[in-house]
Amino acid sequence: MRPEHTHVPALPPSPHADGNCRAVASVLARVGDKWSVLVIMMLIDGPVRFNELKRMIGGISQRMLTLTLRGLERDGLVTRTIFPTIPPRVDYELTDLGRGLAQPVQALGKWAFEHLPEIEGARTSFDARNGQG
Amino acid sequence: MRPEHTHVPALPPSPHADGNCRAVASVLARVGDKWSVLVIMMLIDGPVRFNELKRMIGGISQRMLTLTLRGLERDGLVTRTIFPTIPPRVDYELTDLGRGLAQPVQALGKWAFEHLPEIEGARTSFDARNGQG
DNA sequence: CTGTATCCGACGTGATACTG
DNA sequence: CAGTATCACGTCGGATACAG
Repeated sequence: MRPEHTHVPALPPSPHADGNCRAVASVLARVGDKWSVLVIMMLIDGPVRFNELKRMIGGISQRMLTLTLRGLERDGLVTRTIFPTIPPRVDYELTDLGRGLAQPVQALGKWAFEHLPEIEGARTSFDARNGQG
Repeated sequence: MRPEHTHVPALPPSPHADGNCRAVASVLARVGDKWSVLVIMMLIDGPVRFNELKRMIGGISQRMLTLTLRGLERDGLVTRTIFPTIPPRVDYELTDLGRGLAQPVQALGKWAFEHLPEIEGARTSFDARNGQG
């Protein structure tokens, strides 16, 4: 038995980046979510319906779209507006917070787009080097 | 050789891009990687050794650090310099590409940090609403 | 010190079927 | 049309042991 191992209460006493780092990481995780960014991008132009969104993204399952939208809504990035009509209609729209997030995300996306050749080249080169031995 | 492949058959006339979206998504995925961003941040000041990195991050396993660094190296974001000494020493350093990426990432991190209260507030509010009813 | 290989649990993801 | 519930699968991630 290792009593010392079972009890892990202490977190590293980092001076600056301790709790904040974690919290920021959670936001970064949202951005890194396979679908979140796509959804945000699709909502930039204005409110979009559920299936419309699903159609625009293409390749996302109903489940994942629902979960993604839930997460986004939870973080206060999108709003969900229900129209109690028949058939039911639900609009998703970016909040101010969401639009604010979209900006740095777009900057990142722009960077990614511009440097795609370099990255893909680096990958090819690396794979070749690795593959050859 | 496949001449067909070199010619990029049909790109959609969409202004949002379609095939590019995928590629960009892969870069976003890197950013969303739990550890990649942290590693990049740690390397901004200059080259860092393996265990030093592991220590700075704190909470990352040896395996994950290795894999993360591999991925970063593959994408041409960091370089790996081996000093054939005893004991062996390996320095990891950001490339120009990596430093370039660090910029928008930092912008995103800054945004995240500044809007943490709002996001956490939204989460609490959402959870309360969801929990109660 | 710097990695690699292996086992194993946790979680994300998708397909399907069902409800309002 | 919008959303939930369930199951099955693959990958991610950590702990450990081992190697150069």
